[in-house]
Amino acid sequence: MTSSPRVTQPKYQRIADDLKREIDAGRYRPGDRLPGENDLMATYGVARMTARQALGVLQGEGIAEARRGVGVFVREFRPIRRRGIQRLSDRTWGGGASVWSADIASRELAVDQLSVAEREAPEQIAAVLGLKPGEPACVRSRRFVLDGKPVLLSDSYLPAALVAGSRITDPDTGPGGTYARLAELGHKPVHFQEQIRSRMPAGDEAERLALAPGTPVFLVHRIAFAEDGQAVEVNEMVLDSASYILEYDFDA
Amino acid sequence: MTSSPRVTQPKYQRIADDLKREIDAGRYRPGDRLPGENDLMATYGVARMTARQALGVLQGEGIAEARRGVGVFVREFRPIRRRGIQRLSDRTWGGGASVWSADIASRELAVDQLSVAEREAPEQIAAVLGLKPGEPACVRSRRFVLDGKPVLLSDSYLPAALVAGSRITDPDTGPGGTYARLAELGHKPVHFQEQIRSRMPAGDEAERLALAPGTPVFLVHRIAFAEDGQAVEVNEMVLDSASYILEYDFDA
DNA sequence: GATTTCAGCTTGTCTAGAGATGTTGGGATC
DNA sequence: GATCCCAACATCTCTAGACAAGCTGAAATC
Repeated sequence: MTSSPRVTQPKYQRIADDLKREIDAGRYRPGDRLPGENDLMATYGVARMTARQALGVLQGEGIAEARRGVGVFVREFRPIRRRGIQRLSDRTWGGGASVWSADIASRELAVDQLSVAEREAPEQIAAVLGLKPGEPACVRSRRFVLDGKPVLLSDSYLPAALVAGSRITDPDTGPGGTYARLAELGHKPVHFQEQIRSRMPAGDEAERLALAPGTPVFLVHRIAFAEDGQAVEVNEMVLDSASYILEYDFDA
Repeated sequence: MTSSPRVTQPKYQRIADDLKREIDAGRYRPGDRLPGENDLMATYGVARMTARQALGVLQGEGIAEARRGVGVFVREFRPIRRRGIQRLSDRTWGGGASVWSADIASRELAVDQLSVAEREAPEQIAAVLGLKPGEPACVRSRRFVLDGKPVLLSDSYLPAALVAGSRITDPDTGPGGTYARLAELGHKPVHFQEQIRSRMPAGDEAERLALAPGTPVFLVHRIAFAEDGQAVEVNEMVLDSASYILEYDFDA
């Protein structure tokens, strides 16, 4: 979840991005024919399978559709919701949230804003973490982006005494993320999480997600407990639900 | 939309179906590792890209996820809704509804039950079509399947006098479907359509879709008008909304 | 014992072909 | 004029490689 973006983009991704950009710019309109496999092979000097893969990205996202023997066309109607963010589970906590995408290539949430500080936690959170009055918490605030669009704000509170000197406070928490570091410290976490459908309140968070106040969002409250029952982390998240949905919300 | 199923299935599709079957049967459980590219190459005697394509089908449907350098695994949580049925539009009416799928290979709705008869239409429908009392309508009842699962019932009413002798009454309406035949008869249609979220009423239709009464469904009422304003077709559809969603419902 | 290195495995990207299959439109035929 | 045939072109399937990049665990080193 803290992996840095790939330095070099695959060719097929670059071609797909080019096409998407041109569609967004109105160069190709719904119903228009897109450059086909042969066109892309000639234009970009790539093999057929690579051109195909580029067009496959657009088809997987519902932006384009191919008609055999005819060509590839911009779709008239396309799905608004294209991706789900996989529920945090026991098996995935090592890597945090992972993104399910219709693309063949899997993508990950990337952190694009990070701040780490020690300060007092809000009263309720301090109580959950068993902090004495005035005892500081380590607060990690992160913003996650998917395809350049901010989708998730996360504030993580940990007892400062617990994580002193740990890599947890580094910008890159290392393989396995926060929970793996906690496990190394002898606090292998099991978390409890609840989601609430809500609407974006006005304020700083609305701006950071570039969402108008009132936009539907998910609020996620997560508490991680160590095996001895001690709460070791409180994580509060705000998630844009217009573009992205927590996967298990599909059942609702 | 009336295209017959492929006689020979592509290798990658057969491999993907095999894997899906084994997952459904519990042979591979969520979190389990699936046979990788190399395994499938050896087992089925196919090239790497073919094995990859098979695994890509499962990934595109959200059933499996690949972890680079590790393997391919059955996902813990998967989306319930995997596909959308594209809204019938001016551009697509020639081919009827087409299915958008995350798969690279596009699939189509197939008709698996068909009946054509001349009989009196229900009063409301007869009124819309401008039928005199006792004047018969040509009624085409169809059931559509996607991946073997019935998803859509469609009853189409056309003035019998209008379509007498036309290929419209053939089981296979030919290229372009019903609307192309109407166009040939000089009634190029423009349709109006509304969707209603509802619940499956008990009765024959529930059985034909293998849905328990009360299951959420979409009811679609569609009226096709010729350019002179005369209604030429009334189409009533019931659509399983649990597995499949009309695409423009995404906006809701 | 703790750390580092690395071989071996995995999936990801890409090539340069080949043939199959579906669509379209024009020309030859009736 | 209407129908049939076919060449051209498009996507679809598949092959047999190659190298890149990420992960894991064991061996070597500190």
